Amino acid sequence: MKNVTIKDVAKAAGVSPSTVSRVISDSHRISKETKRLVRKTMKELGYHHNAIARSLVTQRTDTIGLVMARPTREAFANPFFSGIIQGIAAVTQKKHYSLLLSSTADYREEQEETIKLIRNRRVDGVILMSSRSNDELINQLVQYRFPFVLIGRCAEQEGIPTVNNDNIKDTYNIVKFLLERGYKKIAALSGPEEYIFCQDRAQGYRKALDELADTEPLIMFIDDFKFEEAYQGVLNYLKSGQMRFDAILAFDDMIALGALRAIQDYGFSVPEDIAVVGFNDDPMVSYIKPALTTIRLPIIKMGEEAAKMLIKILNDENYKGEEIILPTEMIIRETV
Amino acid sequence: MKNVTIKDVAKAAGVSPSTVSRVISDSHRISKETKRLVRKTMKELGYHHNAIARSLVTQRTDTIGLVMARPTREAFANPFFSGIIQGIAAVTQKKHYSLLLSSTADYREEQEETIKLIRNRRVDGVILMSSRSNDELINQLVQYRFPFVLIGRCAEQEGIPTVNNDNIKDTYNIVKFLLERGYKKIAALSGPEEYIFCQDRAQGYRKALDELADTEPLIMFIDDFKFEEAYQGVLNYLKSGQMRFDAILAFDDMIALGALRAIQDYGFSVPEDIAVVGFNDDPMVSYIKPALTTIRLPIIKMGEEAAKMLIKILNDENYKGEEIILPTEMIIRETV
DNA sequence: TTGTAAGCGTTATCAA
DNA sequence: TTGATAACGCTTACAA
Repeated sequence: MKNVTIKDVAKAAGVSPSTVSRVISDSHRISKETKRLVRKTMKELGYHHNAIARSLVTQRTDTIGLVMARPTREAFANPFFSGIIQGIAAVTQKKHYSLLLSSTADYREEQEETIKLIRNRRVDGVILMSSRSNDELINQLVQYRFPFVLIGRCAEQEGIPTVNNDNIKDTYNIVKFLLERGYKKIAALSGPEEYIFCQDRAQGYRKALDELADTEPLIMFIDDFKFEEAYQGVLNYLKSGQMRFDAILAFDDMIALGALRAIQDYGFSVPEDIAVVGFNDDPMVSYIKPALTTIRLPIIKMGEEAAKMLIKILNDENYKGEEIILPTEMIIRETV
Repeated sequence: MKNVTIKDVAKAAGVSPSTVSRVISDSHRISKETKRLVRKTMKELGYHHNAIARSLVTQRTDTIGLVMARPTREAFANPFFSGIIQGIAAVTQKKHYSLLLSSTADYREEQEETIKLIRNRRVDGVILMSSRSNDELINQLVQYRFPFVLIGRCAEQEGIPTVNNDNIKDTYNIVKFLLERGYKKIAALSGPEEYIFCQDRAQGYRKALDELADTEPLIMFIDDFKFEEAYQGVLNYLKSGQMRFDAILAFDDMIALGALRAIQDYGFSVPEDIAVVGFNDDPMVSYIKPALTTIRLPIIKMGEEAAKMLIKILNDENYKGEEIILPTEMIIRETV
C-alpha cells in the first residue's frame, strides 16, 4: 500500500497540488465543480492527509502533552490521575486535538521530558500535574512563553494558568463541620509535606482550629499515600496513647481507609469512638462499610477545564489563561 | 525565541548541515574534533532537533497509539484501564517512544479513529483495547499490514498479535476450587455478553460445571459493570427466590462488590451463606470487609507486554508478533 | 571525512 | 479561480 499524496490526487484529477490543498481546507475561492472532482478523486485513490507534513509547514501539531511527574506506579494507583486523564481526553477528543501522554519516573525527568516535548515541537502546549513545587520548570516555561496549564497550585508565582480547588477553604470547612457536630479533638493525617496540596490542607486545618476551637493542631505525616503506611502510622499512634482524638481528617481517601482500619483493629468503632474523613471521593469508598465521609473533588472536571483552557490559550492570541478554582462537595456518609 | 535549526548550527560551526545531522546521529565517520565542535555549538545555540521534520523524512514517528473503544467515563472508572496505560507508558518511556492516547465514545468511532491515526501517519503502530469483537477493524489493519497488538482476544481470527490471559482456564480453575471447597451451587454474574472476555469466562464456567459437577449453569447478565446494576440484579434474584446458590462468581471486581452488598442487605452473610469471588484484584478490594477473594490479572504486565511486542514488531522485520497468554493468580481472602 | 543537493508531503505566497 | 514555486527542518544518496 503506497501512500497516496496530494500530488497523486492532483495528477489524477488534472489539477495542481495547491488546488487539492485548497479543497482539503475547503477554501471558498475554489469552484464547486473542481471541489467535487477533487473530492471524488481523493476518495477513489484513498487519500488521507499526512499530519506530519502539515505540521511541518503550519508549525502546529494540534497535540497537547500531559506530563505526570510521578512514578507511573504511584500515579496510576491513585484514581485521581485516571480522572484527570479522562477529563482531558474527553475534551481533546471533542476539539480534535491529540493527547500525548508522558509519565516520568521522577522530578528531574519531569523537567527534561517537558522541555524535550516542547523543544522538539511534538506538542503545542502541555498540561502539568506536578503537585510539588517545581519552580524551575515553571520558570522555564514562562520564559520560553510556552503555553501550559498547571493542575494544582503554583507555590512560588502568581498569575500562572491553573486549575485547582481551594484546599485551604475546603479543609477549613470540613473541620468547621466536624466541630459543629461536636467533635472536640480533630487530628489530621497528611501525606508528605512537599506536596503543595498537603501544605494547603494543613494550613486550612490549622486555621480552622485556631479560629474555631481551642485545641492544638495534631498532624501526623506519612511517607506515602498508601493504605499500609496510614494503617501503621495511625495504629502506632493509638498504641502510644500519647494523645487522644475523636476525629481524624485524612488528606486522601486511600490513607483514610488505612486509618479507618487501624482504628477498628485497635478496638475502637467508627464513627462512635472516632470519626474518619477522606479527600477525593474515589468511587470505591462509597461501597465499603462504613461508607466513607469525604470531600469530593471534581476531578474529571478539573481535567476538562485544564484542557479547555490550554486549547483556548493556543487559539486565542489575547487569552493568556486564568486561575480556575473549582468547588468541592462534602459527601457525608457513615464515618462521621 | 526563534527556533534554532540544523542550518544555524552548521553556519555557526562553519560546517555543512549534513555534518551536523551526522553528529546528531553519532555517525562513526565523522572526526572527533568536528563532533566536539558541533556539539559545543549546538549547546551554545540551544539546539533541539525538530521531531516533526525528522519524521517527515524518516517516515516514522516513534510514537504508538492507544485506542480505547469505550466511553471515557466507563473506561476510566475501571482500574483495568489505568493499569494497562501504566504498563504501556512505562515501556514507551523506557524505549524512547511516545504514547498517543485516543479514547473514543463508541465502537464506530474506534474504527474511524484508529484508521485516521494510521493513515494520517501520526503513529507507527497501535495497541487496541476493544474487548468486544470488532472484526472489520482488525481486518482492515491486517489488510493494510499496519502494525498492531490487541489486548484481549480476537474472536474471529487466528494468528493476531495479542496479549491476554486464559479466561476459560482461569474461570474453570476457580470454579473447580469452589467445588472442592464444598460449594454445591455456583452462580455466575456476567457483564454484557458482547464482551469476549465475558463469553470466555462463561464458557470456562460452563465447562467446569459440566465436567466436575452435576448442577445446571446459572448465569445472570447485567447491562454494565456497575456496582448498582449488580446490586439490583442480585437482590432481585434473591428476592424472587427462584433459584438458590451458595457461591457467586462475578466476572469483575466492581460487580462482585455489588453482589456482596446485595447478599448482605438481603440478610445473608458472606461467606457463611454465600461465597463471592471477583475478577481483576483492584487494589481497593483487599481493603473492604470482608476482603474479596478474586482472580488477580497481571494488568500492568499486560500493558507492558503489549507495548514491548508492538515495539519489537516495529523494529524487527522478521517478527510478526505472537499470542501471549499471561498467568493469573487466585487471591483467596475472606469472601470464600 | 565532509559537502551538495534532492526529497519527505504539505501549505503559503505570488502571479496569472 | 487556479498554478508555479518556495519554504518548513531534516536525512541521505552521491560526490568530492
